[in-house]
Amino acid sequence: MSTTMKIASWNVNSLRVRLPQVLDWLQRQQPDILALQETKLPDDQFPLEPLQEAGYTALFAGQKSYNGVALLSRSAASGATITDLPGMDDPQRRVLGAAFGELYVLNLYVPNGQAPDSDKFDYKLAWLNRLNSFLVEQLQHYPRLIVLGDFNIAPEERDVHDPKAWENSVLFSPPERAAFRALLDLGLTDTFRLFPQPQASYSWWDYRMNAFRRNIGLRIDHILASSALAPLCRNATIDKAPRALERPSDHAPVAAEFTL
DNA sequence: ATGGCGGCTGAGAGCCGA
Repeated sequence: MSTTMKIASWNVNSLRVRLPQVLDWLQRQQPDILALQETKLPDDQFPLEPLQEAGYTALFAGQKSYNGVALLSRSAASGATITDLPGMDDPQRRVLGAAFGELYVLNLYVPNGQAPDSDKFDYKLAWLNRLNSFLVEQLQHYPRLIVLGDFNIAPEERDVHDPKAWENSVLFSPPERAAFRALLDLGLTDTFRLFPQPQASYSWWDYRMNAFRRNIGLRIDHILASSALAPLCRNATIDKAPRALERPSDHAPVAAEFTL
């Protein structure tokens, strides 16, 4: 007997501001798991009750003002929760992993990197290197692994509205793209590219310059599946609708369905 | 496209994101 699991990711850019949109999206889309990034809330302010009333439980690793990740799920995680990359003593809350039965879900808010000549860029690459080492181990323990979230990397030219203009910019620079490819080389698959997709599909649009209306965007939010899971993926989508709402996040939710 | 938006804090204007 097989079951379908719908797994989604959304950088909400403040869960305090976006909670009504998240509740509405959960009701409409009925994901089994929704990974959130940039909740920007300390844990004692996490809105657990309204999410529970909507039929979801939650794990969360937050901090004041910046970063913060959460995993909303219909069924509670079965354990093995982590909130840091091993060996990384980092106060920034960017990682939340948990097992859901045979499935392991790792929710990431990868550092932005600011600019290729900045210290933050070095931190981003070091972070991705740590992540890579961790995933080598994690794939051995959990063959059914999902790695999803805001990667802050557009992997390919077709993921960027104007690749020439962006070629050496943060989010699309060669070292970042190489770090992303190195994750795929571990045996992970970008589920979005398993299926035919509309031209110029993006998951983020700048708030400025009417970027969304003009579809000036980047695809930087991803759902990666291990080699055991990728063949079970049935579809992968970006839902642009919430980006068109009043007071939107600058990111759209992304989702993938698996038949397990 | 990069000043141009929108979140945060703390009560101003500045930092940060992507």
